[in-house]
Amino acid sequence: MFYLTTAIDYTNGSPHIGHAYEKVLADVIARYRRLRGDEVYFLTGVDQHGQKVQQTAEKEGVSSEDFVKRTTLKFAALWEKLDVKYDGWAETIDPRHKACVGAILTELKEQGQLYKKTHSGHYSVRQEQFLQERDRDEAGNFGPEWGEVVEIEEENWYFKLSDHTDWLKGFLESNSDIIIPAFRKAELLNALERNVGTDLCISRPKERLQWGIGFPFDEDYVTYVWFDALINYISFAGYKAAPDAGLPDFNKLWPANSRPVHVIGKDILIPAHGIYWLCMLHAMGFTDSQMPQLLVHGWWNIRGEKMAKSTGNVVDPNELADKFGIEAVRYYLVRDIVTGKDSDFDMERLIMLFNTELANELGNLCNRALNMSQRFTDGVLQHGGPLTADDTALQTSLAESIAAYQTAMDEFDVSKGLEALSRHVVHCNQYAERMKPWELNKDPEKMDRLATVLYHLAESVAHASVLLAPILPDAAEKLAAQLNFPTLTNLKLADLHWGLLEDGHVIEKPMPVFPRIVPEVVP
RNA sequence: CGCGGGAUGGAGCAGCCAGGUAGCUCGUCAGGCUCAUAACCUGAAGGUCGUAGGUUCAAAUCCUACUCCCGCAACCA
Repeated sequence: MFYLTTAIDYTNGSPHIGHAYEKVLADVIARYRRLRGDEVYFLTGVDQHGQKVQQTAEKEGVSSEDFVKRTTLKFAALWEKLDVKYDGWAETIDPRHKACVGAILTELKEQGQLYKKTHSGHYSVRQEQFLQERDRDEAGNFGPEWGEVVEIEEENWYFKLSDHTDWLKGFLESNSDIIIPAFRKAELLNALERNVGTDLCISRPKERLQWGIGFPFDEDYVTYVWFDALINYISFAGYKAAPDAGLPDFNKLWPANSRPVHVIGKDILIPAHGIYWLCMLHAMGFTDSQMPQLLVHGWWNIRGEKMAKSTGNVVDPNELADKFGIEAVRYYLVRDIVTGKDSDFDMERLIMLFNTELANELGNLCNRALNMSQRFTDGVLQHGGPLTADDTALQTSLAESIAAYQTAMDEFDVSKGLEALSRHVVHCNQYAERMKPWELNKDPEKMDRLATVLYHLAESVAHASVLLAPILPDAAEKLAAQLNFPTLTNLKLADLHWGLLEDGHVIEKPMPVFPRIVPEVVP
């Protein structure tokens, strides 16, 4: 079982292109792993608790619960629109999740992993956290970034993070595949050094914050939002769940010696996932070989700048999908960024990549290949005569493309996988140009040769649509339909071999699958 | 000495971890083709891989120093 999760989005605003990227990336990975033949469980969802939600709801004059339900719908609707197909949906207000958080807190307390302590110091209301000396600026003050800072003395529950940091350090150092890409590990280890000896405050007094999961053994407190949110990865996987809870079997999803993959953004690696979460799992008794992999993706910047609501340069994925279609959006989001790195969002590149690689190269190849078969041989595909060096070279190119695609996709490098596919498409267009089937068609003696060439093109189209399916499932379906091969999209990678299309197979009439985007004329 | 990322033909990027003909897309110029979505194909011009050193038979790639850009508050992937 391949268990894949994304970060759960904070329901304090509307989804932007960054949210969409993460979910599309995860969706592509999930679909690819299914193509590879793996059994996959894909979990995503929303993070609904915490002070910021409470404040925004108050500002809008609605209850936290109503506010959160409304915002959640926006996210769910977007995933539906973008064809992000998940198996499990996590909402942290779900009673089953709350029960799981409660059970974990109780167990950790029994194991002596939690303690109550009075802390007095400076507290940032906006950040929901106590500030430390290192948070002061050069002048010795707490800067405006912390918002209102008050001096308070408060008793709270703490998790003994410090019990686990030595283990974590050693674990990270001896396991190079936990943090992807690897360069993020250095930063994490540095942060870990700075965190040594610090425990994690995991409660908030109800007098300050009500919108959270109540402490099971101390009714004056609710759970710190991160402690609550991170647990979604196991609570919705059925951890400590009742058999009739309608949740998956945890032992099947996350058995010993298996590494689920958490897809997260670079901003929440440190400290939340890289430190808190791994230490929490360790405290709960998860073994080293059970620790998840963290696939840390980069950010979409806008003209070199960080996307931010405050500067107004937020890209709305809904508008984008309405304007250019979901194929263009999905394709762009995984094509124009190297997984792990940042990239610049550029509408012109979105249009250009769609038009060039999908409309002109792949789409046009499919269309011309099938159209020739339709016109020259009445849509009947025949294996034809003996193979030439050009034919075998084409078959080799396909085999190489599939291999390169698989290697790249196994490493979550979707852009590279698509490049591999693109290479074969280009090879096919070159092949068509050299073989000139439209010339062969004029010579009755060359019908056999014509059949061979057309078969090679159609067979390539069939393979291409299988490889494309994880990224653009809808387009792959359309291509399969035009090939009159509806079961094509059920094939696994291992099923791929030369000769998917049988001798005498009859195809349907082709229709352009990727109509060119005509950019608006700017006056 | 706070931490990390980046600097590669006009633009945007890959390559760097595991040194060995500098690659991709767009753009530009010239040509070809007509099956196809004004699509496709061929060829050409264009880079001393931020700077200066070092290691090596060999450096975009490893090491050192430096310069410039961007993150490391908030909203937030």
